[in-house]
Amino acid sequence: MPKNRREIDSGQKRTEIIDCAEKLFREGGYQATTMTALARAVGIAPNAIYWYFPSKDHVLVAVLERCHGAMIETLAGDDSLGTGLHETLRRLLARLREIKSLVDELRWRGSHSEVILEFRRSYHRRMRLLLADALKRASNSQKERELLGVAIMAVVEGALIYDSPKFPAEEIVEAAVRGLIKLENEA
Amino acid sequence: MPKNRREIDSGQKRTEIIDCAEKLFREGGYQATTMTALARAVGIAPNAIYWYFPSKDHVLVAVLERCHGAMIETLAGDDSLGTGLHETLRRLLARLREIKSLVDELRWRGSHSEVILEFRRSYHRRMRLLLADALKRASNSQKERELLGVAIMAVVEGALIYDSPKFPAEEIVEAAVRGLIKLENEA
DNA sequence: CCCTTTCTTGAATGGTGGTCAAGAAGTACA
DNA sequence: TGTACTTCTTGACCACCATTCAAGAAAGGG
Repeated sequence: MPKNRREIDSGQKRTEIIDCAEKLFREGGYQATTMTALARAVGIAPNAIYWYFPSKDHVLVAVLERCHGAMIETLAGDDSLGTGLHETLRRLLARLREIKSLVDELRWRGSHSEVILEFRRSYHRRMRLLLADALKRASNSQKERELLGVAIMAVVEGALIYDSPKFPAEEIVEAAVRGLIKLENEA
Repeated sequence: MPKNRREIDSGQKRTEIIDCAEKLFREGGYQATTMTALARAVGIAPNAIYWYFPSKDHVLVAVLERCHGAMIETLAGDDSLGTGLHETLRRLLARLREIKSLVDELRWRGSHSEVILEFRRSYHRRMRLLLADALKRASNSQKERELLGVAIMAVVEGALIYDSPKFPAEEIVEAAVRGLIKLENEA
């Protein structure tokens, strides 16, 4: 029984599909990118994708997994306590804005597909961990600190929705989070 | 030239379609509700809907227009200065939660359809007006007050995304907005 | 040489939002 | 009363989508 047709070919093509999908998803969005277009970009037949991924949603999850993975790793790499929460959030926003269309899809598609919902949950978990680190000293009770974390994530997500030249997401988050932290410190 | 087949029939059927659409959209979401299903619920042929609405998006806008219209009216009816910003936001959240799936669709679909985008803009405008009322005395400069308004709306939108039994949107908004206001008062 | 596993494909399926031209049903005017 | 014009309604149809299926090609092990 042969291990593989060409040893690494499988993983390589998978990666290639994810590469193309990320590019197309970013440019035109998830919904607007058809499997046919994706296949054409990769250079294979439309149905060939289904050998590598069970569904279009799974392709999206693979793309998001890579994007978010890299993002979280980068953020965690910076010593967030040293640079401060605001700087961390600023970087997070810049990163998220880059993949805004993917974030939109994730948000919306989560209420329709189980795979995506699953990913979103894990994404939230990882983000909470990341924030917990930056908030270690910012609060007293466990419950309060958790609420603070969720609130910050909500602010980030909302700010991205209302992001505009006049009111950039950074300013919105800055204002809201400053208020939140101040409140915590005084309590 | 006859004014109408049966005088009011046209508007009546239009309303009937909106009624059914609202019900179906709420139950199963926008995307999951097919035009065929909507037509069946109303009791007409699928394509008959296209005589009343140019597209499915327009049906959604009609539904949203009514929901949001009623919502904003109710909120504006209460003397928001008397009851206070927090109470207003609390009511706003309760209302929005009811039509959560529609809000989701609005958010996502806005980046795909011009009609929806248009509605979303007008919705934001109206909300800003509503908030401006409640914030009249909360801030000094025009620019600051506007940022405050956008931030509050962002918090509301984000809180709705992260709404859960453990961390209800009300608590998230409460925390974030309290911080925001405090910051403004001190500046 | 065959056999199994790994890929790849052309053709087809069911379902979608949306279109079109023809018909039914009222109303106005002759 | 008849007929023309507008308002609605419909069945048949289209292009497109994600997805499936069965059959074929490529490559290595025996």
